[in-house]
Amino acid sequence: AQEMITLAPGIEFRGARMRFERNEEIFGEDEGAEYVYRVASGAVRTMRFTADGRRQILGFHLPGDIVGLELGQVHTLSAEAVASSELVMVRRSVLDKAAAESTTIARALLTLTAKTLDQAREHAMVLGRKGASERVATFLLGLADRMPSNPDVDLPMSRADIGDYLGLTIETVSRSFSDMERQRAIALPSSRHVVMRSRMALVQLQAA
Amino acid sequence: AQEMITLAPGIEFRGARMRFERNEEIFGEDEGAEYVYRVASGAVRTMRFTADGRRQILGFHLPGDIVGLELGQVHTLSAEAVASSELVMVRRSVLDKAAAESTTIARALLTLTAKTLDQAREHAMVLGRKGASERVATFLLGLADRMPSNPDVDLPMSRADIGDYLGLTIETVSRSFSDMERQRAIALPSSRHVVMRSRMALVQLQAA
DNA sequence: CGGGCGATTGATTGCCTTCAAACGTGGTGG
DNA sequence: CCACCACGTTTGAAGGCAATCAATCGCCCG
Repeated sequence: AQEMITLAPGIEFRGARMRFERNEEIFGEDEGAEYVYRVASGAVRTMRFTADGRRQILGFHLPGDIVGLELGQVHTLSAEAVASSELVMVRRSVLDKAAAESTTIARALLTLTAKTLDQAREHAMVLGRKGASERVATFLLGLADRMPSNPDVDLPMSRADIGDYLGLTIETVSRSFSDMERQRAIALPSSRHVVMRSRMALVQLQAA
Repeated sequence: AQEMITLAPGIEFRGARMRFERNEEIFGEDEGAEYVYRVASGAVRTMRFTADGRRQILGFHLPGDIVGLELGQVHTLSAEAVASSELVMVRRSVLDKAAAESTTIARALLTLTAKTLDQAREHAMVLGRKGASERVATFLLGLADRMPSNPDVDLPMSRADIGDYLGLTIETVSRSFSDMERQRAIALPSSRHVVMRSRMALVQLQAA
């Protein structure tokens, strides 16, 4: 099925829709970067590994987000489906050609990259300077802002994913959630369903 | 004095040379991003702060590096001179105009931003998944690769700077240095002067 | 020579990890 | 349809690594 992939308001490309199952690899580090993807449904994680196999998740990507945009010929990170997801893919060559011919499109690519850079810096900030519950609170607030269903947040990812994103263990993430529930900042009807009870409390936790 | 600022091989702009003393602010977060800078001599740190004042250094910038390149109208981080430094500054407007008229220049800006993004991701990896001595070893190796004087490295920055870059305290950084010296991976003739005795040992430390 | 700041080293604390066990839930096969 | 199994999550107990607190050292500058 042909679908549209939106790079920026008004800038669209035709692409093929493709389905990826839970934990299926979308592309790997050092693979050729032949396609660029847009998340249509589900959620995607991007990540890198240390030499000895430890995983660092660099970002979660929700519907509307662009994944796999690279400058070089190979991917500098890998991507997997967090849950069953549908992605729309466009050939790199198509994008490159369009960018070479249109200043507007080139500009959109730059804007996208710069936005991603800003996120990566904020992530570094969290990893370098915040304690466990601060990290989790920041994570929840960030996710909620990108979700339509605020203040109800459905987590597409496991505690392990969250841990690998925040530089924490599963257990510490779980404990932080429990603490936040005890403090009435959130409610946890189920482990994947968070209700933001007091955004203020979370904002406070985030900074503390 | 008029000087050249090189964005990429063959892409140069004329700019004014300016001197900044140790710890002097070059620009601040949320300030208007009127200029882009190239480090001519010395060293620069870029950083962000948490709401309660904790500092995270996002990068160190050595001669040849570009600092303060932004897409929006304001800086998203602040920059200070680590040591007395000379910077060449070019007006944003000049760069923007050139980029709008030349695909090559626009492409160079994108390349630069993408390279910075890659570094930020690697940084996140270090902060999220590595222990103290691994972080310090990674830092040293990274710095040495960017220094001309390999295997002798002159650190322009204090232990506090290194700590705020690596998400560690001064004491932990100091202890890591001492450990590495005890293991004969480095020598420390003075606190700011590191001699890489065994690059292999450092590479091992970095991954362990 | 004295002062001050940065670095080192030591002792102790505390937070997060690790190890371990139990719980819950969703999915599958009987 | 229900029982069971597997996996993800939660919770508890113990250990370890880096932070904190504190004192000394060394060096650059005045």
